[in-house]
Amino acid sequence: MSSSVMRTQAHHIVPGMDIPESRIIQGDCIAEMEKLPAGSVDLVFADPPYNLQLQGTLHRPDHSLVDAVDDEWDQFASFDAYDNFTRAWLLAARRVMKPNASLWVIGSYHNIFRVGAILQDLGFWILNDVVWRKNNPMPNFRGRRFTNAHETMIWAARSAEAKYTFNYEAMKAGNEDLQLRSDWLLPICTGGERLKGKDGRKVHPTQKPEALIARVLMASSKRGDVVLDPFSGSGTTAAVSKRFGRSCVAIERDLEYAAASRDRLAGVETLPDEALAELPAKREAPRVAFSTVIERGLIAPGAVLTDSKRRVEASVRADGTVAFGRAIGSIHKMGALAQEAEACNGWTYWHVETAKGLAPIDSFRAVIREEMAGLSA
Amino acid sequence: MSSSVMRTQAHHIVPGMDIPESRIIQGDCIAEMEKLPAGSVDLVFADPPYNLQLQGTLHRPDHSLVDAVDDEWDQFASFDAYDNFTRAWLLAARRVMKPNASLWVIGSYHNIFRVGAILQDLGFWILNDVVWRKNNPMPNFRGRRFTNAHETMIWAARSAEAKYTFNYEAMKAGNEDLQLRSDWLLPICTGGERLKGKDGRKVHPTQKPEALIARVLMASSKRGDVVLDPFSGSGTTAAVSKRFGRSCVAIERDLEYAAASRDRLAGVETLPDEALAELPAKREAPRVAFSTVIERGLIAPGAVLTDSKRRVEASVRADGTVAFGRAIGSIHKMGALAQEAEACNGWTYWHVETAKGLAPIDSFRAVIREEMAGLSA
DNA sequence: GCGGCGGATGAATCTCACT
DNA sequence: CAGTGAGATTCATCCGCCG
Repeated sequence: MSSSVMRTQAHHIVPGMDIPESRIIQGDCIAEMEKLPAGSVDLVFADPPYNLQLQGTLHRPDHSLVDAVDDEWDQFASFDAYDNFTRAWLLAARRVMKPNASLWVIGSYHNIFRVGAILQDLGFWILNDVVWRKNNPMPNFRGRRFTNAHETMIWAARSAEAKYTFNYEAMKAGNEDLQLRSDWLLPICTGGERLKGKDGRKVHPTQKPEALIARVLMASSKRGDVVLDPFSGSGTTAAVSKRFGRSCVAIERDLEYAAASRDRLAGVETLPDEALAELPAKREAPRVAFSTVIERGLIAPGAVLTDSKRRVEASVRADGTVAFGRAIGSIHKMGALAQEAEACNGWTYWHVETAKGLAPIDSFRAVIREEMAGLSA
Repeated sequence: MSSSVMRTQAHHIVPGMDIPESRIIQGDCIAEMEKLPAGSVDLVFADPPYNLQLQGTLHRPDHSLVDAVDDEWDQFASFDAYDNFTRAWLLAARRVMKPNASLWVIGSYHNIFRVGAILQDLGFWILNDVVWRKNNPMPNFRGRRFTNAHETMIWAARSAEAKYTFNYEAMKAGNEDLQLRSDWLLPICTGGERLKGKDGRKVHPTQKPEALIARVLMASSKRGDVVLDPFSGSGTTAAVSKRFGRSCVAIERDLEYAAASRDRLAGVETLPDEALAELPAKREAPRVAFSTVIERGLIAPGAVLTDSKRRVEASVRADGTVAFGRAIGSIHKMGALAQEAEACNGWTYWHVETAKGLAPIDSFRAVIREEMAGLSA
């Protein structure tokens, strides 16, 4: 028997033995949860309908149609109807949770505030809100808002008194403390991981990435724990639970989704002990906006920019743009204009006068990069 | 008068003139907002009390202390009291907002879900939830949760129909020519920016960084706009508003905070005009008819138009229409027809051959726009 | 085999002035 | 106030094809 098995705590199930098979239940989540025994679940992960309230169609600038989430299951008559639905499933989930269980819910600004308020009303105790930052979100095609680049997860214990599971040491080890923050950077689910039907089209419109669920399970559950997912969808929670030695009860109303998840689950192997700890955190070179240099006071609005030979001048504006003659635009666009070039790296082209002489504005970016180092994971 | 001034829309205030002095009002925010004229505010930034459960000092709108009985703490009643308080100040703020005004609220998981749900119930229309990621958050000492490394801001229009202000192009130009995302990385307020009392201790426990407010104002307000802050605290919103040529009405209940913010505000200088002039959005640029381009001789009648790949051809007619095969119509309609698309921007779709190669007809429009700008200067 | 290029796509509350 | 039409609008990533 390996040493890692010896480290397993006494109340936990011995690896490879006695962990109940993960299963997909096809049916309405509230009715099915009511059939489960009270106090039988260690962790809940829920990805409920977001109630997006979309109207009309949206096209990309290249005229292609955005394949929106307009499914029947995401339609609610009113906020009130959505609230009633939310209260009902949260109450049903609460009943089957063990006293020390905790619950995760993921959502967007369309629904997450309602979910969070109702959670609190029902006596759940919020432990964190965790932000999933997408490094490849869909852009805002019409330029009317900020790119919706994140979703919010609420992590809550069944009550304020719950002795919930948080694998602090395990999470900290090997990850340089980075993943302990409440903001997580992860890509959306694409490529080979995305379930496709025989027609080659995505099976489910909102399949979550396995890495996201994996981090949730590794942080807030133990091996052999029973995980409940009331809105199983494409079965990601069940698949990740099985891979990481948890036992999942996944409920899904849609016949097609349920069938696809059973196929998916059958293809998943539980990982060997040694592999369970690693959760690679992707790093990237932090991008710095010129407006940040101004916001941080490193260059003042109104400051004069010049090229390295002091041949041309431009002036810095409060919003992070630059004025060159009558033209206004980014440091790059204005640098290109000043040189009558197609393109230009404004960071190295533009300089400011300092006590030590002319300095490229890139030197100020370096200051901010230094501070940002390590935060991108 | 500079061309940038001419581009400023009529309802905007002439730079350097007529921007009402920013002011700090000492008093209860609901009572003071009720004294302000309805529909008089362009933007609201609100940083309401966060965590009432821990502080235990919840006041009703009438200043009475909410009864927090030690041995029989009623959690539900406390949420209810906070909700009533939230509804009251949001309603008062909504009354003083112009129809096209928008509102920002910042909070943490303790209160933001309740605020967001009530916002929606009152008819506000959420535009984004924006995450302020702190690069230097307070660590979680007990190791029982993820480090709370962010706060959440909700940006909402007064109604779904509001034509809110969003300086999309300026924001994009200041951000490496990329759309600004919903997650912002900024340091917390420390060092010289942090207001200190005579005893050297911080004046206010939750002073927000000026960079955060600056980005909010630059993204969602115009010069001369009236900004309202019902929970002014250390006066950051007022200070940043004044610096960036906005007029702030700041309300603060606490005498000491109000006094400190007045001192702070007196030391703030408004930035010079050239740093504040707005980047005109393309949608606000003067309209140019295609027939004008022909009349001015920039493109001759009978000239051949083609797309950027030279796949299709059309011909220019003297009246400003375009012939594509047997069809005749506007540059936009014929561009759509050529692509079999629903719609098309003919200015960027159609090109003509020039000595320097293929040029979009938009470049000829730019010539005329440039002349028009010069004429008004 | 590899690199470049074109096409596809992801939980989306996504226009606005003028008649 | 509803209808109409000009015209403005995308980032990261993956996959497949072609040279």
